This record gives sequence, C-alpha cells and structure tokens, in this order.
Amino acid sequence: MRKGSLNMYAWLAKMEHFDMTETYLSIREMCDAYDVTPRTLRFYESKELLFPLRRGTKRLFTRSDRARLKLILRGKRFGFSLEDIRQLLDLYDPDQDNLPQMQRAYELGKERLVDLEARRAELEETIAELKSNLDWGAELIAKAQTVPAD
Amino acid sequence: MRKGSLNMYAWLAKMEHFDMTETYLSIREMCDAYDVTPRTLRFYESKELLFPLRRGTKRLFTRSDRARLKLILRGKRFGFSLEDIRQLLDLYDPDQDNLPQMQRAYELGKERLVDLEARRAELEETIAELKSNLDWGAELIAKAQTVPAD
DNA sequence: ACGCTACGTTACGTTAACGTAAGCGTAAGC
DNA sequence: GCTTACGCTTACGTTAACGTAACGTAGCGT
Repeated sequence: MRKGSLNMYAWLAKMEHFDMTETYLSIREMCDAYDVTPRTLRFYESKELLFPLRRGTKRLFTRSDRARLKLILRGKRFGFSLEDIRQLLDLYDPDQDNLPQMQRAYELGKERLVDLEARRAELEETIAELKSNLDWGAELIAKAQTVPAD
Repeated sequence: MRKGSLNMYAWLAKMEHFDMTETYLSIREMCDAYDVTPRTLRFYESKELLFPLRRGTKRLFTRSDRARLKLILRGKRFGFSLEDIRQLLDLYDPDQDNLPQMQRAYELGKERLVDLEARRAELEETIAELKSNLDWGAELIAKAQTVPAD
C-alpha cells in the first residue's frame, strides 16, 4: 500500500489518461495552501523538484507535487540545499523501473538518516545548554534589578 | 561560577592588563582548530561576531572568541543566519552592565528555545518517516532483484 | 468589443556568506 | 640582504534562492 497507490496512478496514466480521482491545484491554490509565491513554485519546477502537468500553458499541480513540496519545505527548515533535497525526493517518490537509481536513493537515504540522528543528538545538547543559560541569565537579571549598581 | 569567570578576566583586563592565564590563538591555529578559513574568521569579525585582540596588526583569538566560534558553527549547522546568531551570542557572553540588552537577549533566547523544541519534534517525525521509507525502499529493491522484469 | 485578472516567459536585480586575487608589511631563516 | 612565509587590507567575483519588472496572452464578465 502507501505510495504504491501513487504508482498505480502512474501506471493507469500510462495506459490511457484516465483522470481518476486526482484533484489538481492551480498555482494560486498551491501558493495559498503552502504559503509560497508563484515564483518559488516555478523556480522549483525549473530545478526539477516539481513536475506539474499542463492544461494548455497553465500548471496543474498533482497530489505528488503536493507531497514533494511538503518535503522540500521541511528540508529547507532543516537547512538542506535544494540540490540535496532533489536527490532525496527520489527516495520518497521512486521510479520503480530504475533499479540503480533506487539503490542510489536508498544509500543516500541511509546516509541522511545517520546525519539526522547526529543532528538530533546535537539538538538535544543545544536545547539543554540554552535552558541552562536562560536560567543563569534570569538570575543575573534578578540580581541586577535588586542591586541596581555599586 | 561558569561564565562569571569570563567576566572576571574582563574586569581584571580593564584594571590593568594582566595577561592572566589566557592563551591566545593566531588566525592559523584558529583555522586548524575549527576547520575554517582565515577569510571566514575575518568575515565574522567584520560582522561583529568575534572580537580578537591585536598584537600590532595580528589577530589574537581569545578563549571567548573560541567559545563564540563554536556557537556560531553550531548555529549554522541548524540553519540560522549569522545575524540570528549574533543576537543570541549576547546571551552566552552577556554584558553585565547593560541590563536592557540582557533582557532582550533573554527574551530572544526564550523564543529560540520554543523554536528549537518545535524543531526537535519535527526532526523526530522526519526521522521516523525516513526510516519507514527506507524499509519500504529495501523491500522494493529486493522484489525488483528477485523478479527482474515482467 | 473591451477591460480586467490570472497566468505565462524572459531577464535582470538582490542578499548572504564567503572565495579569490592583488598589493603591501614584517618577522624568520639562510 | 634576500627570499620565503604568514598576515593584513581592499576590492571584485561567485553561488543559491528567490524577487521584481516588463511584456504577452487566454478566459470571462458586462
């Protein structure tokens, strides 16, 4: 199950192009839904992070595009570059017919997992430090307020 | 205790300039120790993130500079901008004589803490998703290898 | 038919965070 | 005394990730 459904759509779409239940979003709807600008979406498309269909000249963003965009935005919040992210997207939306690419994506994903777990550890430490520093700061401020100046 | 000692040095340094036990690093030593380029250190100084002393024209990086640099590099790993980081540094190395600035730093630190904790939550989720995706990917690859093509 | 609005393309502009090159000063080793 | 090495300053170059301006066009409401 899961993403398998996604590929079933692809399969059907190849046979003919049944519209199925796919619900497409215009660029504006997409922007409102994810709080990005049109420019950003076009930019991501030009960088091959998104692959909206076209009705005439207009873009139609698919379910898959929406999933990818979520991952892109999350990746950015973690400080990854768009190029980094592009590599990883293959893992979340793989091309079943391309075994070597799937394997590359798999290896890449494992590395990324290690990276993320290290990051988590550092994050814990950082939070702990920040907390202790805040406590210390609160103390200093309190002291400075009761004993104005010497 | 803790950073209090840091400020004691500052106090003594103001009175006269006792060298104390401070051990200074040249720019090169600093680069080797933290794996950055000279350009980067000069750049950080120009942005008022570091405040090396000078012997003649040469920079002398203090204990405090080293602590700050660690925080800078960590901040960068978490995707903060140098400007964000600069604000926060006041919290880790505060100016005891500037109460309003300390309070600003304190408030800023609290906000940052909330931010970091949210980030931690998202990170957990991301790790979980990535793991499940890796499992799924492994399955697909295995299947593709046993059943070459149809 | 006409104007408005949304969307498209093309192309130049912008900001952050350095890289890189040029030119000068100076302390050290031979 | 000369060169080699390191450091300093100044200034222009670079990359990523969009912003913004200019201009064309397709639908549709009156």
